Amino acid sequence: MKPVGRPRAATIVDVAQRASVSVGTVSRYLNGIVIRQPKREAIDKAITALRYNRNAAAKAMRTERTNMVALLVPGYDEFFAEVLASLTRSLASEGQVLLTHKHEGDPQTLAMAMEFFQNHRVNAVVTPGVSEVRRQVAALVEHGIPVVFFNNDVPDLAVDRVFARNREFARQGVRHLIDMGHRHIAHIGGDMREMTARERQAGYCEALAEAGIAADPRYIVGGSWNRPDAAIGIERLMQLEVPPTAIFTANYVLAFAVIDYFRTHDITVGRDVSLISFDDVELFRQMSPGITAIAQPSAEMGLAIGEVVMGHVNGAQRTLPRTLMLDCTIILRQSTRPPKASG
Amino acid sequence: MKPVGRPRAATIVDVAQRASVSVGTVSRYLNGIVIRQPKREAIDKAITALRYNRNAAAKAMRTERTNMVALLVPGYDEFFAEVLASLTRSLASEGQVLLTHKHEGDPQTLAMAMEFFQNHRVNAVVTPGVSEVRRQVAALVEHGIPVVFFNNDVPDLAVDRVFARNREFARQGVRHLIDMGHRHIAHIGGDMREMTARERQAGYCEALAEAGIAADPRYIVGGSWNRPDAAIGIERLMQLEVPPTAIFTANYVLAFAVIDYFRTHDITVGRDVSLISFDDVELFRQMSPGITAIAQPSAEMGLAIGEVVMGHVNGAQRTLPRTLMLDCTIILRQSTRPPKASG
DNA sequence: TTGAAAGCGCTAACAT
DNA sequence: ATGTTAGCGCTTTCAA
Repeated sequence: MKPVGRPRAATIVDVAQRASVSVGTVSRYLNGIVIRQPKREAIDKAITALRYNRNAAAKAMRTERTNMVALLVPGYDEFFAEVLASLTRSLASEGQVLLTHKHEGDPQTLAMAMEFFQNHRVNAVVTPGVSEVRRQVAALVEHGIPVVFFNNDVPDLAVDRVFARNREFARQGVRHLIDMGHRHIAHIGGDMREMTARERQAGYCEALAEAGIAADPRYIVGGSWNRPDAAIGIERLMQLEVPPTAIFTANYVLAFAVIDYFRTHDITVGRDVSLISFDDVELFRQMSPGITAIAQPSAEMGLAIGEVVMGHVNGAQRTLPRTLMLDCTIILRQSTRPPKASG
Repeated sequence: MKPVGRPRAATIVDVAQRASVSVGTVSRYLNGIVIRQPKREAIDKAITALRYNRNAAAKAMRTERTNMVALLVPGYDEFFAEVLASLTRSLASEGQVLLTHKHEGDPQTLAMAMEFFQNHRVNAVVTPGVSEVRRQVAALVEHGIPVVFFNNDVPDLAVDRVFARNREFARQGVRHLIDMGHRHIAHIGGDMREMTARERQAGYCEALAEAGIAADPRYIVGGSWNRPDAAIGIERLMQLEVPPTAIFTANYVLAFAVIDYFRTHDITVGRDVSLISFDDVELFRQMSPGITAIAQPSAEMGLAIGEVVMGHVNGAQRTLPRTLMLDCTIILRQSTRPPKASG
């Protein structure tokens, strides 16, 4: 007795036989090449009758191209989720499917995913540039798979790049505080191994310099994207002889550490101490007072990445790496106000 | 002059030639079958020299199996992100890569992704059961691709299921309010087309019934997962002659509508009106008072899904569909307290 | 243990 | 417009 099991999936040959045409004709039909009416219909019928389902692996093997784009992210925070959303849409309209892989910063998982995507010959790999991926990215580039960095950079790689103007808008944000009369402005920075953290801090310094305010090293704390570190930072800031009247945090997580500290120390954001943060998240809108934020152009970023990717997919030519810089938006809320006393 | 362009990627044949062995031997090496020392080393060298990168499409075509698992989600809210994280880890340890696709509830995108994954012969498709996917899921099952529903169900499909005990823990949550002395307990429900919404409401009703409290239909509002609808609901509730002293919301979005209403109407959560919500999110922890929540077992859910999937991948036998029910955890915070006056 | 060779399902010449 | 056919890169018999 022969084992029955799952019947083998119908192939293009089965369809051709059933429709009494050649496999070539079926293939053409599948690829949208015009087929005369009678055969067209016969093929159509055969496909539904056999529940034919085209084998992507076979197609990919022949054509040497897939319609997959890979996205690697450490996690799904609000910013990544938004970029992801607009990128998904943008690619879908071009017939590309975005495959997302979350690696949680684990080099092991990351390496595995990278190899996987390389093996699968995806059309492009999109990822924040972090040093952990350096080697694999180089391998991808060497194999001719375009890579797009966004949000964060690792220099000296032949990849496309899409970033927010971190420095410029950090500068503008701090300038806003200065314009309100603040002179004692502190910065809680992120992980200085990352470009975003460095650029945002640089913007802070530039703004102070422009206004002729001497940068006080004690006013710069932090150095990681972790909340506990920021908590230590804000504590230290507020215990200075002259505590700052305004604070600029390099991202939303750090801002929460500040908010938390203020809540437990009966300090009212905005009234007592001003706060502006990079990133704009739902919570900043929810809170009262609302938190003034430097919103990243997440949707535009997704769109821009999509365009860069499609440029590679369509373009026969190997173009030079491009770098796109996008503008942020400063959203004024009630957490930034003129300082209470003095000037 | 021949166009140079990107050199064709090295294949197994190239490796075999370079190592002076047969392709079969290289293939065996690649698949971890023991090769005698001299050849083993030669192959190893050839691979690195040629930067050989195995072609996944060709492999998949021959073996008729991939090491991909697909996850379809409407979006990356905290709950999905957590499930996703633990599922990714669980699968990675088994050599499977999780491919995530976000469809934002758009049936078009969803259908496209489903077809894509079917074409690519993924080992399994994991998705919340929603009616929009009915047809495609049926197609997958018919083609022998295992499907795992989680979080939400669509009945009458031969798929595996992993859910939280929504009804049971909704009941316990409401019971907690009753035990504190509340008698006027309202429910803001979700989209009743979804099982989660129905079950959570059923749990609410059961708890009242158990305590001999007559269910007042005016105390049940909502009917969608959208915040604006919930805002209308809470408004209506609080304008009743006898407004509720406690509220149970079917998820965190609805809870925020309540919190917002309270804030703008000078009602203090916990002191004036109690609040318990399904789902536990970062914000509930952040707020003061903290919001009492019924936390879903997101990590366990990811693990459980992983096991179910691997059962299919490894198991030669076609097993009967399984349904796993997981326990939630009720996390008491300051938003639930005994009612102010009366009993 | 290894080599030789037959395909997996599909596309893209090349004919007609 | 359609049929015929040669592979794409790989795994896996079958022999040796």
